Amino acid sequence: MTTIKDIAKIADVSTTTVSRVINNYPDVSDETRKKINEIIQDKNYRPNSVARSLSTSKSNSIGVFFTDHFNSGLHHPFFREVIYGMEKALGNKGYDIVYFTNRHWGEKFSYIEKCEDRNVDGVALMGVLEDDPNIKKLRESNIPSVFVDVDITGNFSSYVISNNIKGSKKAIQYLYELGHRKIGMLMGIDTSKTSQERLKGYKQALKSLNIPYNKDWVFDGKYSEKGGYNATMNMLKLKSRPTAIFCQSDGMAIGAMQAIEESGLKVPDDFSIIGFDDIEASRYVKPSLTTIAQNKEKMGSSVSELLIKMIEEKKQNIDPIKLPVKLIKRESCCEI
Amino acid sequence: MTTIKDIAKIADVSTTTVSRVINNYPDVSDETRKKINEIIQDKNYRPNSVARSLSTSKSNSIGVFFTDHFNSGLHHPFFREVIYGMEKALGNKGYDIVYFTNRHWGEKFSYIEKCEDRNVDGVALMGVLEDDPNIKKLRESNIPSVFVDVDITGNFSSYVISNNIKGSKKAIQYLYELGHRKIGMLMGIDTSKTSQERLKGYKQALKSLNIPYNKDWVFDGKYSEKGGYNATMNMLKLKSRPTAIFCQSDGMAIGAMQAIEESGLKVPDDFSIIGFDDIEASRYVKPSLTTIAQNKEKMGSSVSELLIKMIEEKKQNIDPIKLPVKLIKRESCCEI
DNA sequence: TATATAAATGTAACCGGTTTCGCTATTTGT
DNA sequence: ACAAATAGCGAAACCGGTTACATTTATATA
Repeated sequence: MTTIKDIAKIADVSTTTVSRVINNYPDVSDETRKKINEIIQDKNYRPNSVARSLSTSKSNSIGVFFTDHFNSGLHHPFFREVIYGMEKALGNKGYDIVYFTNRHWGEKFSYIEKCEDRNVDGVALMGVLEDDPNIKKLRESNIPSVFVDVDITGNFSSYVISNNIKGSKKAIQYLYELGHRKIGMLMGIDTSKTSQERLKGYKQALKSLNIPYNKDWVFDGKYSEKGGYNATMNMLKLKSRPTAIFCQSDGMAIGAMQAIEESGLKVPDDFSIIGFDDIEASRYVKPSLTTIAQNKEKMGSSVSELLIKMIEEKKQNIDPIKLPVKLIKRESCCEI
Repeated sequence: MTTIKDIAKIADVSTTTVSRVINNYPDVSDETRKKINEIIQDKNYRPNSVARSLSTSKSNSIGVFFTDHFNSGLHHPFFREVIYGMEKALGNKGYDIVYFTNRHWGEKFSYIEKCEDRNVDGVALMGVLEDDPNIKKLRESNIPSVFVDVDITGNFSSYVISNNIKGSKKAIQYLYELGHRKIGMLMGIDTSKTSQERLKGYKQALKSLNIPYNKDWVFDGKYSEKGGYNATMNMLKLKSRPTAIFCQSDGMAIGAMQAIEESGLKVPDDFSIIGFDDIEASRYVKPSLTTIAQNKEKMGSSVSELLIKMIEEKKQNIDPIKLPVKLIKRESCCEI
């Protein structure tokens, strides 16, 4: 492996000068610069990033924490796509992604410790719950961090979120336009920010449409397919049932549809179902799922954008990004 | 940040001794060891892994290359699940995953260079084509590498693959048992190992069942949903058509089902469709897809297993792992 | 008791870069 | 023509660990 010393020796200069050339610093004559660059080319030299990282405390890598609180039963289709967006955006900037594997931080390792260990320049967090005590230290630290789907801010902390309130409103509005007046909802995890916002949007929409809020029609679905299934089974036992169900996630919506079908009823004829997220599977289910789409890839690139701003421009306080959502009409809703 | 020097100073010993304690080396008195450990605890000291990596050339991280030749239209559901399996297995061993972001290696960066850059201890490669010239250097190098779905071996190189031949045979056998004698196939990418093996299994199965091989019924589907759709549309134009189609991937199978449905025909009544992989979506399509399941999570853990053996036991030549596949009967095939 | 042996610890080089600071030689200004 | 400024470069410290080798101290052996 060629090192900076080898290059220096061949060029008959000091490592300092080589370093200057590598990093495009001034104070090197054009002649010397050219010579060194040629040798670098010739020897196919690339600076060792570990050594570099040690002396600069920069690593050109972004950590990803990916906590699986929302055990959806699926393979985290949502976050996977967000990460895909990050990959694309970060790749262009020369950052790689360090995927922290341990699923049980908090006990032995805190977020901060993991970050320091790997020397990541910043970190993206998905699926964290706001009340995670571990988060506190992180947001107080100077490690650039961007949260997905939770509005946590702080020192070098910001977030990317979809407009959940508006998303709920669009869903309800759409169902309303189809003639529905009895609209139930499947909650995700009620301690999560997204769930709360979606609930808020749901309530606001009902209000502005002059529909009374009926808490008997709001069920807990835990953001999982199974949870959606169970919740819907319970809903079906009600004497007075809604005609449409707004599910706070596609996973739950899929579970809901299964429950309905198993009960001998039909979607959308007997129940209109609308989801949230637009995960891959929602295109494939039958009937295909009408849903409020989050722009997941864009979320990923936004995360990258915020992180890079904090890192490269050393900005402590960066405005979060709220992304618009979009109603995708498919087959699971119909007029009443 | 506390360093080893801080600890050494407090304990009034040299950094060497502290290092010995950290790494559980002998030659330290119980007394000293205890004292140092207490200080480490107290100060919550953890060795900086970058520094460590620089001096040991070990990083406790595994690189992942994930080339997107098979642009399936989906978000690589297959490899994502394999990676998930890796995560779980590697997490237990203290390794993190470095996800190489740049999608265009080979031009500016070779696999080897990327690995050296990040000092990864080993690397997993998915979706590579055998004839990728870049691979050659990697397999000649001493970087432990494990390929998924391609039988590439070499110095510190091995692979994990599903039993594709048997998979095809199971598929054909099953269709045969259902009464099918006219069985077409959608190829993936014919230069890929998996495709070739699945083709081989297909031919062998036909032979042993005394069914002549008809190359007019073998179409190119490029491993993508779109490709499967197009191929099937072409197949439907044939005067003499098969009654069942074995698709070398679920993505193509889904495309095939769409084509059939759009043509006013029905699955499985008019055509039995069987896929390969068992991706998430195959459970959700209607009719749900009968398929040959690969144990993706197990593939991931097998990859980890091989890598760790090469890394920690310094074994150059490790037998590859061939995993069994399983027929999953769902709704897309029926008796004829 | 002197000596060989083993146990416990330290010194200093090293991994491969970056960076501060200082030195020399050349320009520039007046 | 001389002081001041600047361009170009290098020596050496540093980042935070590991490790080969040397050294001191304790224990065993003759």
